[in-house]
Amino acid sequence: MGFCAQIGYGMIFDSESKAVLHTEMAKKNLFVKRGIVGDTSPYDQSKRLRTGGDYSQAGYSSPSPFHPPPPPVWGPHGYMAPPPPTYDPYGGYPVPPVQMHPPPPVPAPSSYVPVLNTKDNPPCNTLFIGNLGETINEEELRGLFSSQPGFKQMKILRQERHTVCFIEFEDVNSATNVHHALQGAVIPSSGSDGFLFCGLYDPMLSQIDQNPFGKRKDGNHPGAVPAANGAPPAMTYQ
DNA sequence: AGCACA
Repeated sequence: MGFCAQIGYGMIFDSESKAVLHTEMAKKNLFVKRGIVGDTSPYDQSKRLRTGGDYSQAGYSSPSPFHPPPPPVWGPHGYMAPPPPTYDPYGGYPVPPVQMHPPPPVPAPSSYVPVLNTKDNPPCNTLFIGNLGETINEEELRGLFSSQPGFKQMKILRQERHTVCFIEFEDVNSATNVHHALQGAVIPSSGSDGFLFCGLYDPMLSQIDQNPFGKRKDGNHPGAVPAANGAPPAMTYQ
């Protein structure tokens, strides 16, 4: 007995900051499976439309007028492989080369969004969520984001030092809106023991609001995205 | 500040 040990260095007091959500546009898109469709090559889906426009039409192949027949394949011991059926639609006579006009300039897609360039990352439909405490409850996080408009898929990544999360949305627009809406949201299971709300409305927001994407010189004019497509005001708490 | 899966 003699002395009493006193505990109390940094145990609980700053746990609140752990619960504040930090969202960012991810650097890469989240790979998403296209359900179980009878698709020929599922891997091609990784090159699906980007919001910047699709330039894939440049990948044409011009049919050459002459197709030299493949040389006969001889095996080492006189074995001859069965000749492939050589049907050449252009065989014999020359075919005038097809007039290929270069692809016209692609107009700005209708879903164009004036995304503020966060850092130097290109626009991306995936959000990166940082600042998750290790106690984060995946279900809670999913519940928070899956109700957002345009939500598609989510993946949590637990690492030694920090837990992060990736969330894919239908398009860059949705991702941007959610980025806006849930920046600074508080997740109870992420650390703070007694806290409350999921959404965008709080005193905290006053400091976040002035600086939604990290860097902004003049905080005078309102945000660049007027939320034109009627995004619901996130969640109501209580 | 911390950014992965195919």
